[in-house]
Amino acid sequence: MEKRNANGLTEKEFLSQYNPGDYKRPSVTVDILVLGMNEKLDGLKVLLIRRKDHPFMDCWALAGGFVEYDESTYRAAVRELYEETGLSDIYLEQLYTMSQPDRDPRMRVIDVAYIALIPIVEAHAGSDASEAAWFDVSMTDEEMILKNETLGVFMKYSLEKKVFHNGILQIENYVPRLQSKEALAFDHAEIVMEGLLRIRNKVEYTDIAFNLMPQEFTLPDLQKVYEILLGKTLYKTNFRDKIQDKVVALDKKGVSVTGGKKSLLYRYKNRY
Amino acid sequence: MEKRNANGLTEKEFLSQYNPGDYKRPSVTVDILVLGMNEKLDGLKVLLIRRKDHPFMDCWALAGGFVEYDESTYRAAVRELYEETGLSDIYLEQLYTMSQPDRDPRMRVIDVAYIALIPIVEAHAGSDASEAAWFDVSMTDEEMILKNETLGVFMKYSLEKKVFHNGILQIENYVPRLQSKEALAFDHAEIVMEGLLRIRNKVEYTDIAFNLMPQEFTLPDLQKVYEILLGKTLYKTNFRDKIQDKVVALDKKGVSVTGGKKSLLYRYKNRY
DNA sequence: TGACAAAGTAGCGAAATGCTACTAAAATAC
DNA sequence: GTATTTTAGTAGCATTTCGCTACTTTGTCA
Repeated sequence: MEKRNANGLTEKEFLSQYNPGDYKRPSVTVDILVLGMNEKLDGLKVLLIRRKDHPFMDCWALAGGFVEYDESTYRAAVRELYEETGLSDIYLEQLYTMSQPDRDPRMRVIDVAYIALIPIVEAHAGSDASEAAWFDVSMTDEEMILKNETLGVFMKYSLEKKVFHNGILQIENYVPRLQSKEALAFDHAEIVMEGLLRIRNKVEYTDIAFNLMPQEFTLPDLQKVYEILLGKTLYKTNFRDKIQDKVVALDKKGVSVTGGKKSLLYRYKNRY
Repeated sequence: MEKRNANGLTEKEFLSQYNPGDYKRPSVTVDILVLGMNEKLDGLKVLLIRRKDHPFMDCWALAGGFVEYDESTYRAAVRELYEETGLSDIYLEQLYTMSQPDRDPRMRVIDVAYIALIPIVEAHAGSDASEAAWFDVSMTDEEMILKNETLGVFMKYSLEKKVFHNGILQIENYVPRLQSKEALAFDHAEIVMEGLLRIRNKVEYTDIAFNLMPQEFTLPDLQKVYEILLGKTLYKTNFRDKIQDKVVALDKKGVSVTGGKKSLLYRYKNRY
């Protein structure tokens, strides 16, 4: 009583005869936007890899690579992240799939972008590899800047507001437009921009920010991280009220950096 | 003064010699989750297409198809939506990329899922094609149900809460598990679930809900749509206060359906 | 020990939200 | 016609959240 299709085939027969065809298929890659707080907790950093070959030779790019035929894009992202930066067991979430046909001059490539967050304490992992480096990244409504003062690299994009029509609504979108001599490879500036918008948005309704904190942290430090991600200052009292059911106090205190009372250490409740 | 790579090639030389290789590439498809409100404005509907061949023959599936070699996935989604349902010029946004290697028994397929919203007034477009039909869809914390009483089709998934570790955080995710005899094709139940979560979330901080409304609408109707998307009742006064700067009143009134005062018609401010 | 710096708490006005109750206008019943 | 029912729309107040200032506490440094 098996179902037969219009050609009279059962599913088993259909699958055994199925020919995928030899038309041209896109290649599939993953890229990972790795973000962490800087040492002073007053800004975000992004991990970039220097390209050693054409195209975009010598340009800085996100970590990434090709997806194997039998692995999910998530698995590929985990693998590439480890291979290129040594990082593992960090927060990783799918961000956006880039598919402009001309995004890679070599061939048609579909790129699934991921976003990774890394705790402050590990913020220097992977940075000793000569081809990887951490860049300060900041974004306002008008521009996005990536820089590494040690390397003397400065990249600047203005964010052009574009109003387009998607269905019946006017949608405002931002498109990064290069303003500096140096540039990110491919469409990676768009990915960085989208990633920063995503994380800024998710801070408001998830606990994603804790992925940027070490195991034990102080509330003033946590507040700084929230302030950077949200792009505005918060009030101590209100912040502590809102956060208190997400954290548990430890009975130790942190260190005083520039003199002043030592703050209590906390850890995230839903850490595993 | 052109840059040369390790093999002494300029970019132009490199690209002209570049061989993409003949290793196996995944196929790339798009699927579109088309959502609209039902007539009574007390629930969402999803547009499904009946599959006419293996695999998942006779199962209901999202609209979708293969991405051409030289089109973006967005373009492919627009094209497939029009080809399969006749719908065009509606809200369309990228949702998630599905990439489990075994998601299609025929071959490796990477699927970029999109979500489309359609105004009430057009809610029956495409439904006359015999292989397409609108299904009532509802989702609670525990289950997701899709049904079409005219066709006598009933699909039910329990939403199993899964706690997994992504980096340092415990993340709670829901996975749909089939409870009924009939089922959606492929991993489309996951896409529907993700889409409903996405839209529920976006209602809170965007004007996405207006894509589900006709040009002219009443505030009580708009409130019903918000209530369905958010899954909770709202207070008239507060709702009107919050919405009033997004809409402009027209000087006509709508029709009274079951007796009672006629309500004023409005339209969305940022409509084009 | 005193000056300074940061941690942490108290408290209050303003704004947003939860909630009840009313009046106004339309359809329906008689 | 008038009464009844139904929905639209407004008033108003209690509760909670948020914006903001000021204070006390505890540490470092000179």
